[in-house]
Amino acid sequence: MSAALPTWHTDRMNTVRGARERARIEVTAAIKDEARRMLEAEGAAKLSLRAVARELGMVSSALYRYFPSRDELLTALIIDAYDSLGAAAEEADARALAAGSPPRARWVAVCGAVRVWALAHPHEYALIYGSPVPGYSAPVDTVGPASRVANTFIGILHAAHGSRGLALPPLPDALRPEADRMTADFAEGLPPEVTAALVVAWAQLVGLVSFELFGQFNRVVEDRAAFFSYAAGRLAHEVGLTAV
Amino acid sequence: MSAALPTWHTDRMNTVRGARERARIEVTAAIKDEARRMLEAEGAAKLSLRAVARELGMVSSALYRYFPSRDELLTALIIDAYDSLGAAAEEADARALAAGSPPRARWVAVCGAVRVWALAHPHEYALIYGSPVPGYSAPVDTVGPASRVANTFIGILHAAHGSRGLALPPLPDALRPEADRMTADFAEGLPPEVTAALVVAWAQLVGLVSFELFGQFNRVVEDRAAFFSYAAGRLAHEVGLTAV
DNA sequence: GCGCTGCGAGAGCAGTGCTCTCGCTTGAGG
DNA sequence: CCTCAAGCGAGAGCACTGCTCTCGCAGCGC
Repeated sequence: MSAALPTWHTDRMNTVRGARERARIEVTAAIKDEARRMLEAEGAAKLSLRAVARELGMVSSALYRYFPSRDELLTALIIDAYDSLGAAAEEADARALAAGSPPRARWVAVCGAVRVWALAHPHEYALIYGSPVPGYSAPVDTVGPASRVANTFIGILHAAHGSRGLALPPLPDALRPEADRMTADFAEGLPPEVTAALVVAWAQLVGLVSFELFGQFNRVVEDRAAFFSYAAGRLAHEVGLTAV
Repeated sequence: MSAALPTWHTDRMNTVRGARERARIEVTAAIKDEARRMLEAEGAAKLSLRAVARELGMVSSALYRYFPSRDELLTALIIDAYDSLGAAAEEADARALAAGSPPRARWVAVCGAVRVWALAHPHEYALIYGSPVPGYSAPVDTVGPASRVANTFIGILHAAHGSRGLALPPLPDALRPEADRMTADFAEGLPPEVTAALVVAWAQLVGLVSFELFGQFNRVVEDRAAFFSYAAGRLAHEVGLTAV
């Protein structure tokens, strides 16, 4: 997925050298595609290597030439899911930006995009924000794609901070050093109270989406769209994006 | 678990009639206890009926006399987990109340209790607030225990509302009917804007705890306790519990 | 005391992740 | 051009799972 499309007649670096390697990346992609189809149909628990192999007309052991274990396959799907969600968030922000929306509207738009993506891909969402299914796998490879949504929010807050500032109450003393460190680590240039509020809001947003998706709102919230857009507005307020 | 402890020499209703039924509830409890042990040790994915039976010295098929399927066993564990979490929340609130804490401090105490319980029982927490592991099971039986925490929060807000009122911005028109319905359904007497804010806050709280528990804060938040207490304070503010 | 009912044991089925070995094919180096 | 190692798919097999069915044994109500 992240590999470049085959560009013939380029220099020898980064290009597919032989038919063999080309077949390998094609089969790898086919396995991932079939696995994703089954994931979306039945959920991660019912995703079976043997079923994937069967559907692809190969025997199960052959599949281990491409993914050393079921968990590795799931990890690949997790990374793709992070990327897909991140792309959806970035596109929503780009559309809002192109429409001339102020930061607060961009924030709400991205929140809505996260929710819409989650509703459209419930099992992939569950894979990345539900309970970690494999034994706590996927530490380093996922961190890049995983932060795309957060980075989108950071960009919005940066723009808002530059244009007219963000009004937030001061941090409690106990959180000052932590907020300063977080700011230096991944939100350079933002006021530390904004950084802290952003991390809180990001976790809270996922909580809202998870509740809706995992059935916790059954018999509680009926008009989920209205409820979510209200919640997204309050979230915006919480990170300092005051109404219009 | 919800059955009464054996009270001998009572009237015939609600008491264990013969040694047979007594053995049945004992074995049922033993199965649940062993299953919970394995759940806490390895997680729901690795909980195996055969392993439970093996540990109990019985053969796997015998276990089906007590639980018709693995999912039913998990459902029983889910209900117990809801109850355990609910009890922890209620106890924390009772302690704060006994110490004369104002509503805001009670709110923060209950939030902290939820987090502490989750950190102490990560797999049980994942079972109830992670991705739904069985095929969307457990609809009606769980609703009672599941609402204990929420009811604790409602009680706190009720007290605050009675004593000095809760200041919240007005609801958007789109959410008025929904908020009125929610209030009538499970938060009678609360202002509708408080009800709506409460549901939002409850989902957000779970989002915060889930992020910490499921590793989403790795490489992001270091001082989790300080961060959470800051977030709980903001949550309190969001439901109208102003500082002190 | 008879007979019904609940219970545990055992065998068995279909399925799983994963390993290992065996040939075939491919493609690079001599 | 030919050889030979490496990559690959097929097949068998292991240990395990959830679940079903049958068969006897035991307890209990009549």
